[in-house]
Amino acid sequence: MNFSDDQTLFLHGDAYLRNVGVDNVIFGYHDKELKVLLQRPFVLEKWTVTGGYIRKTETIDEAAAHIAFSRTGLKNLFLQQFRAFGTPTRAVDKGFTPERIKEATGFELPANHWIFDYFVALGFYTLTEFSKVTPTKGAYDADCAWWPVSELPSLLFDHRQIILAALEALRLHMAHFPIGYELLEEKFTLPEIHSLYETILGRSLDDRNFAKKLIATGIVIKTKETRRIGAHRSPFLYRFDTVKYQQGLKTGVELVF
Amino acid sequence: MNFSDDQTLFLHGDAYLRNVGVDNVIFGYHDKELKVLLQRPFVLEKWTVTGGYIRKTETIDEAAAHIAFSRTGLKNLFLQQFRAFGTPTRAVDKGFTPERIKEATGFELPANHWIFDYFVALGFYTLTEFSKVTPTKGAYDADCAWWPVSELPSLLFDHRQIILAALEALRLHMAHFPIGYELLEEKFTLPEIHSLYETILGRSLDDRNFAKKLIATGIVIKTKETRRIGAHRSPFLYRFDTVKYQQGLKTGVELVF
DNA sequence: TGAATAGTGTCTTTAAGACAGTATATC
DNA sequence: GATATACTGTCTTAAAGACACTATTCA
Repeated sequence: MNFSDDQTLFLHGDAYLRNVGVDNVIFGYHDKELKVLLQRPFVLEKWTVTGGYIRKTETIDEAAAHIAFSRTGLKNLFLQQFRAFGTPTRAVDKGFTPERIKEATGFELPANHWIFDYFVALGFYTLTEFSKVTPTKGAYDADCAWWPVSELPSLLFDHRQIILAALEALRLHMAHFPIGYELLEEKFTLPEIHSLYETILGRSLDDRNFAKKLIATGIVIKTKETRRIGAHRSPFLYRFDTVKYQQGLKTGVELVF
Repeated sequence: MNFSDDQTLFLHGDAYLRNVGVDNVIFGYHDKELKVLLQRPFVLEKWTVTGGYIRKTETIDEAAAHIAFSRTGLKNLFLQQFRAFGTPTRAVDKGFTPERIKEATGFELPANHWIFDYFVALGFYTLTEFSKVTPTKGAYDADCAWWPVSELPSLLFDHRQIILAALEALRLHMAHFPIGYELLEEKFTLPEIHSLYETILGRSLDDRNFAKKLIATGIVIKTKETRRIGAHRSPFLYRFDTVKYQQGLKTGVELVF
């Protein structure tokens, strides 16, 4: 958790839960690249996962959605809780001190202010198409940007582990549930969804077996349209069968590769 | 979370994290029965999952282990985090009021005391052999007892959903990792471990295919001893290969039935 | 020798995985 | 017709699942 929220946290501290917050790993996919949205708060001067506090009036899922919205401007994103992180050293190692907050924001906080306590982070991840997103800094952030998961910058405390745990959870998740609705255009080609799976899984998948299994699930429907891709054969466009896709989100769809 | 902890919470409130606690679903197995350890706090007068607060000096896993120890007297139990629960209505529906606490404990707390806030519950589950356990009431509990998962009593707020979610997570977990070390004696028969799997999964498994797959994993070793079971053929005793078992906990062992 | 439980082998079906040749779009 | 990409079918191998008989213990 960081000062990522646009709320005037210092003035309305009572509006938030103490000792617990949300860290939301926002994954963005576009054109064979998987990225993570990171922010760099003034106070901490290191990159962090997007995070924030939980209002007393909202559920933890609403808090995660709220954080995702404040950084991406998008609503109704795919959100998934994966695990909680909590060790007493998180309080020390995250780098908050009254002095640094004073420097960065001008606020004077007592050393025993709850913001310096050990915080339990509820880890969520979010999926989006990153070309749709203009990363938006919070009031206390020096920067907010997409980073390739394969070349992460130096990260605060345990945030690298949080990202890696989120990626592992996502890879496990996509073996049992459909993904792609948030990551592809409404209509997409087989090579496009094939690349999506390869990129997130980080390995190549046999194209014939991939197409065979995907089509067997029935969650994609072939249209009669094609996409022009230059001096090559035009691939057919597919779309998701929304009924089967929603059902797959509930009951599961095996797509183990 | 409830008043389950033996600590004098009211006197040492500053020692604990606010707005976040642990709910630990303690599963007990014995002789083809799967049970859950529940407690009934004086204040709430309904059955609840075992739960407690997190000390500022301990990790969330340590807090869960600590809760399990205080109710079962056992250490080094298998502990698994599965998800967090957090909605503002948890505060209201869990049934804490200053009046009821006064009645039950004699302590007078202001209505705005943090204990009445919305709490995020970190859900864990624990596995143990219930014949080894003497359920131990906390200082604020009227009762603490094993309940069959198939006949749960009336439970506080969302605690039934928490138990069902824990069971679902356990069933998913056992398809990918070995279980049984905490639930069986050091040496056990094939029919015993077979019943264990059937009981937790809640359905019957073909005995021939079960034995075939289990032995193929190499995590069990057949001994030359047998168990006398009366007027029937004596089954052979098996034990876990501790090296392979530990390795299976890390890398996974497919035992999908 | 009858009753109850332990223990194991085979066959069928299905899924996974490896693999290569044809089709189409454009220049 | 050269090139780049789309698209699909078959064969092999492995795993899953259905199924039934023999072995042992003891009353």
